[in-house]
Amino acid sequence: MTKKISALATQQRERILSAAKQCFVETGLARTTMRDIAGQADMSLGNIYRYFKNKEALIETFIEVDNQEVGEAFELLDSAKNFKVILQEIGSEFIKEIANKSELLVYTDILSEALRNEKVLSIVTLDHGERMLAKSLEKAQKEGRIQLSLPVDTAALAIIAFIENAALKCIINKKYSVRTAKKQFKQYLDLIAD
Amino acid sequence: MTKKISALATQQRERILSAAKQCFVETGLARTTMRDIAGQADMSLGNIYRYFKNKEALIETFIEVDNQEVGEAFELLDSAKNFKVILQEIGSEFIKEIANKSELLVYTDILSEALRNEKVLSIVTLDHGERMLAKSLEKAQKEGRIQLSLPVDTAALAIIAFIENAALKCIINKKYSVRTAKKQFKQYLDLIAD
Amino acid sequence: MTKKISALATQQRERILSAAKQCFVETGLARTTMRDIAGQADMSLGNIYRYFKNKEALIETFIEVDNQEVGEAFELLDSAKNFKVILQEIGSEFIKEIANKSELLVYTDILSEALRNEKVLSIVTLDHGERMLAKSLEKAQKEGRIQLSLPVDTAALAIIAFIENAALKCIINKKYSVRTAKKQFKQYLDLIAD
Amino acid sequence: MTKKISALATQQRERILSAAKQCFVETGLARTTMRDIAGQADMSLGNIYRYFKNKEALIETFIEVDNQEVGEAFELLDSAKNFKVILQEIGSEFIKEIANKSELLVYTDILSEALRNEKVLSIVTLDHGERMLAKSLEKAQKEGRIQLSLPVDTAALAIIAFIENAALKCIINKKYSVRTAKKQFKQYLDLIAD
DNA sequence: GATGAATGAGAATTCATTCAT
DNA sequence: AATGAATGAATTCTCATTCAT
Repeated sequence: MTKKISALATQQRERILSAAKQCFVETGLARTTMRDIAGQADMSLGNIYRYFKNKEALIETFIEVDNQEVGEAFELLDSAKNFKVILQEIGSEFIKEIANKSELLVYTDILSEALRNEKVLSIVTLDHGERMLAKSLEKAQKEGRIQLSLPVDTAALAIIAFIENAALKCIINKKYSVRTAKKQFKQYLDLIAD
Repeated sequence: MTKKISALATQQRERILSAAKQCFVETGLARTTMRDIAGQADMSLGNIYRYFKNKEALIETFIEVDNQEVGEAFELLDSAKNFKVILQEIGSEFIKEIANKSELLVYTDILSEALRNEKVLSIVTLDHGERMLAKSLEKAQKEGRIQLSLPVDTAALAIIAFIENAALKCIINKKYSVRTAKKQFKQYLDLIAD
Repeated sequence: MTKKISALATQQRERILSAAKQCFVETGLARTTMRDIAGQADMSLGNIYRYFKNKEALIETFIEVDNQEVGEAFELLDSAKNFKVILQEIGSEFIKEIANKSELLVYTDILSEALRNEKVLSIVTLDHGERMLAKSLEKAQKEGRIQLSLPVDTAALAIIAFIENAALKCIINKKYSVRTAKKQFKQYLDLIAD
Repeated sequence: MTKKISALATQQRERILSAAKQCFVETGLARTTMRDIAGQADMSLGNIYRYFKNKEALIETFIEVDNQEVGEAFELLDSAKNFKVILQEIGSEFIKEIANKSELLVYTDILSEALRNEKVLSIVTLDHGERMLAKSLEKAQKEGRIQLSLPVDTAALAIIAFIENAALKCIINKKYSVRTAKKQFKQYLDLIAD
């Protein structure tokens, strides 16, 4: 019975967090109301408080969960034969996805939150992707699947930075297309890795 | 007399905007209240409305003004004899400054606002620094003061991206020091420019 | 269940509108605050906004509802055998009621509002009573229940005008009693109808 | 010197009251701000308080002054040879003028104010016109210049009431023209006076 | 006398949170 | 478990009034 309850609880929490994400993307962390989330989750306002102590707790949990999803793509790299090609594809995919705005919207808010809230900062690993990439790069270099013209850490930072800023530029600057961004990323990668 | 009056007005607006900046750094754009700003500016709440129609107008003006201050540093480059050295110094300076948090804090919020608000997006030039750098790089390359291993645009994007992300990492990751960031930036620059 | 819920909602809306009326009578449309209404309705301020989007919507609804109540008395006339006697009684009743002030107080404010607000003007039918009376007079004249010394429209206008101004005079001029007003109305009616 | 000062004072008070009237017509008594009035009078906000203790006092003075202007037209009647013709013209003129809205707008607000504020009620003579008309009618009847089918008081009330309501109807009901109103007033007058 | 900057007391409105059902 | 009505504190904004210059 306790199991059953906790299964429902888990399911409900997921439902709420998923609804929250949609709201956060649309309205931003700070401006999203509990009513918005309840409406999106198609449940009553009061019921949310059964699963989350308050808005703060909900946001913290959301950030925690959301953070885990990032960086999973990089796992592909570890088994990649043609590392550089895969890396380029992943980067291009990221640029496209981020430029699609919704991911970035929430990321920005989480960052803003984390910068001001130690507790949140300790929960999230904002450089999660970078760390995973660094690991993959190191392994690949050891195994001779790639040659880097920069130390591993610097390279990982450089690559992630380029991807993120190129994507952001796509959103900000209407004259800058995803296509150009991808092309520039290719040039860039050619300089860094071989 | 009109001069005097408008001088006061200008001064008061600056006082308010400066107070606002402090509040925005501490509390974030969205969570800062008009009362906070009034308190910080050491004036009555109502008086703020003499100088700004409403909160939205205040924020827009703030973003506009704040934006103008960015990128001024890059002007040094145009007369630099040893371009690369100056660029490295500017980058290091930026990393240090951004890592000091307050600049980034506000930048993040402005970004968040801009991504959701067309009007704000049209006011700010979020890639202001990048554009200025691109121009300087182009001029320097023509004049033979620098050699780039990437096209000018790509290089500018790459450099700014590295600076910003390195700075962010300083804040986020306590194990990553400003010193390391500066060192990595130097390596990085060596790869891109000669 | 939906029934129950909407029943509560309807009941609450009525409670609020009723409280609003009392406030409007006492303080006037423009000077009544939402807090006043909440207090009078014995509920929290915030709760009013569950039932009315904002003050404007509340006022509009109030005016609409209040308007419907006017003119119902005239329905009696259509089945009246002794039309003139009934008309005289209705008029006397109106004078008494209006002179009781509260009706007139709100009417005046609605008028003021309507004269400056097209939307309100389109909602209310300020000459509702007059129109109903005109219809009744026409019918009664056709059926020979009354003889008018003026065209129907002019008569209806004249009668309503007299009632309203006599009532107003009762309030304004302490030397002018409701009794006198009624007496004068009788004289007046004798001139217009037979 | 005192004289000079008081001359200026009088002039300034008139300027303010005149500005106030325009504001009241446009925005209503309750919604007009002191700043509005200052702007309209083309003087500083603070200066108004030199001439009027506060807003309430200003409004009271305004009402008092405004009231005196009403009813002057009726003075023509006392010397009129063809009383009924002149009366008809005056009525028509009133209908036209009131239907022009601005007079009525302020009158409505004054009425609203008077009904709730004993002090104001004692200041204004809302039935000023009616009283003057009653006097004129009495005199004219004595002198045989007119024959009334109603007692003087009732007639005066009836005539004023008709004029006011007809004018109001012109504003409220777009299908009802000033022309029709005038025509109906003529019919009406024929019934009451000879 | 005149100015208009500044103040402070509300006013409308929103929203996280609680609680009876 | 779930609902959503109700609360009350906080927020933006307005405006009569005061006061230093």
